[in-house]
Amino acid sequence: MREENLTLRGMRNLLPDEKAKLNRIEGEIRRLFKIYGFQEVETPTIEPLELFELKSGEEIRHRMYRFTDLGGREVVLRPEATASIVKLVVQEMRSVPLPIKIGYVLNAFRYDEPQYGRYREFKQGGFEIFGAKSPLADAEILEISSRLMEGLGIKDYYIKIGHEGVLRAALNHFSIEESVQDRVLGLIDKERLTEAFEILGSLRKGGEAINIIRSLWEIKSRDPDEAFRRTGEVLKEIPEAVNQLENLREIIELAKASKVGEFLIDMGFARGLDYYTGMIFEVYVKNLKIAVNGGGRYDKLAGLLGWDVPAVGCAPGIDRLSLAMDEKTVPRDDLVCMIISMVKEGDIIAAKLAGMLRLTGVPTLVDYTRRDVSKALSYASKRNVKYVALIGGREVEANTVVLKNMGTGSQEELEIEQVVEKLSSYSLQKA
RNA sequence: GCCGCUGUAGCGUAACCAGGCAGCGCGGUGGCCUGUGGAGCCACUUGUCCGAGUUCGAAUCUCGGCAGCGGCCCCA
Repeated sequence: MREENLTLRGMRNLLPDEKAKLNRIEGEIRRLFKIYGFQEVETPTIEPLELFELKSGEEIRHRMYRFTDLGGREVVLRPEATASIVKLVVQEMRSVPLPIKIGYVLNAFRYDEPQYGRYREFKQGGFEIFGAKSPLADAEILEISSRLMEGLGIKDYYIKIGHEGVLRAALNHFSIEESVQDRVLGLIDKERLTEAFEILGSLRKGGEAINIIRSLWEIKSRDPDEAFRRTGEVLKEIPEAVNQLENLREIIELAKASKVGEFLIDMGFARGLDYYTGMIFEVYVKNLKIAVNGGGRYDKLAGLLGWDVPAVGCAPGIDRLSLAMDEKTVPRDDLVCMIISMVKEGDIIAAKLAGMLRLTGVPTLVDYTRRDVSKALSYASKRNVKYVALIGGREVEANTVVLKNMGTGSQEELEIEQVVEKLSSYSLQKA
């Protein structure tokens, strides 16, 4: 019988090199949790359908892995993490002092067509701040996003940033109701302006709205001052929109103060998730056309779940960061010692030495095969082992081992305590 | 959902355009060589994604399916 492809479309087996690279990225994310005071949590992979029907956005909603479980419940594999995290905070953390800073590293699932940087199961990290309205919190999320890129050695990135509040304030000004706003912003996000304008055109004050939105959409600039000046011009008749714009200006000013990298201000930028209310952004790597991180402010989402608390956050895509990293692989953890027992009588010494080395924290392999010494050495060499301990008839007699340095080829005969002493400097420190 | 490219042993590849014995590398197994030749040598191992068509003859050309990769759309 021949096995067919037993891996599902869009799913991946992660081999040692790729997995090591992903671990490196997760490690960097967790390091930032500590530095910025985020506490890591985990939520269920499977969630009730309602949780994501609230405010996920049409695009994501119809790409969910969705099924009825054996108890008759309508469930989904989480298509993203934010809704779950908000639920966790709302349901379990009401007595924790604000602001609450939550971090996570989770997988998520979307039934998209697989392509470059897109898989049906993917991993994202996340940083979410609850209970802070200040632009300082928005700026901190940008700062973290920037530090993450630098921490991974990715220099050529920029942050595309816009403000959902500005767009919504403008639409509110023309009394356009929220569900229509969601649809229109969704279309603008997809650059389908004509369709968005058709919808607006059919409304009472639609014509004026179209002019404003079109003007905003045209403002895309790497120079924040220029972008804000032009936007201020466009919005001067709409005080609430001017307030929202001021919020974005402050956020960028604060972010600049903490050395956040290059911005691309895009006033026509909207995101596919309906829950955003303020600043929104995506991080791009030049010459890689896909976003590696995205986020923004969502002050109303928690309220829908029963606790009206403002929030801002971001979700870096771990698989995509891996694609963006210059280093193709990260160095493997080197093994320090391999013990080769050439005769049965040597096995007891091998077991004893291996036990002592491992208790000391020295990464150690035992050769189980009793193959030719030369073949065992070949294996040790390919596995990047630093030292080989050989035990043959003579060593059994003398109660010693021969320790060979694989780098230099030199070797010496030692008692096992001396081997442990010599290799103890390679001990992995306890976590 | 639509479009393009690709599919050869466990893995990586050659032969495909221009139809004619499917070859190589790595790996695995067994063996030879006094216990370090990090080797070498010998033997074995295993394959044209699935299905139809054209042809004396198909890995090769045609059609369909499936899958992988990538593009559109959207996102992480």
